[in-house]
Amino acid sequence: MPELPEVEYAARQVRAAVVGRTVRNLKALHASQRRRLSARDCARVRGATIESVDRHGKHQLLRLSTGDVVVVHFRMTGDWLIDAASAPVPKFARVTLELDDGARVSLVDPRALSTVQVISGEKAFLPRLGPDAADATVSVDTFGAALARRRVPIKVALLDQRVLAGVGNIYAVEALWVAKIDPRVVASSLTHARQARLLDAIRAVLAKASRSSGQYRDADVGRFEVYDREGEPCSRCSAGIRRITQAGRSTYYCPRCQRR
DNA sequence: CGTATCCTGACC
DNA sequence: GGTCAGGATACG
Repeated sequence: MPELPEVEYAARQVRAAVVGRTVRNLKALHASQRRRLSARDCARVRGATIESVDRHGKHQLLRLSTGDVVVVHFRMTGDWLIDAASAPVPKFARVTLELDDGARVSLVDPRALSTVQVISGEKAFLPRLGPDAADATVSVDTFGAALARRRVPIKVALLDQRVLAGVGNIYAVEALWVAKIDPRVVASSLTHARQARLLDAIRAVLAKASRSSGQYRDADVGRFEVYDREGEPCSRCSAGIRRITQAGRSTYYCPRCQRR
């Protein structure tokens, strides 16, 4: 489950492989991909040069010489696999990008929920995203103002990409633990002090994750404080970690030291 | 505002 | 063989 640090790592990986290269071929191999990435879109990017790769939240943006942008989102299980176009198509490859140097970048995704689309400029979706969660210039006031408008539990608000783009389930849960805030608290009710503590906590958990390899592994789950630790003792106060469902997603928290 | 939907491997 | 997870979005 790639979160922002993993997407940052993936963006660096693909950047090294594609920048300055020309697209020989873009293919959607899976029916679910073809809904957003038509044969026409694929034909349109053929021959274009990839000028840069940016990331905003968990979106990766491949900017082309034509002004078009290939926008990629890994969702749950997407990842890049880079090899030679002459090699067999990798298992679970959903979209492939072949380059003029013979390299092939495959979007591998067992669950096929990833999305790839070609847009002519980013305006089509960027207004829907808040500032990037890793953007250190976001002020407490900006963050707080976004929360003040939401009458949903703070955990649910953190998952809303219009608040901060790139905060996923794991780090939302971890940040609330670090900030000692009960995930069920209504977002708009947070005091300024708690908003500041939470923003710091989000930055801390993302920075910590970025310092590790940046590649998600199952073993990493064991390093989280509360995520996937239902029933285990809180490392701060030893109370049993609880799991609840909020907006259809698992929330883990310490019922003793995360306060309302 | 909440909920169904996509998709398929993993797990019971 | 049925159920579930889960980010984002569409819908009620």
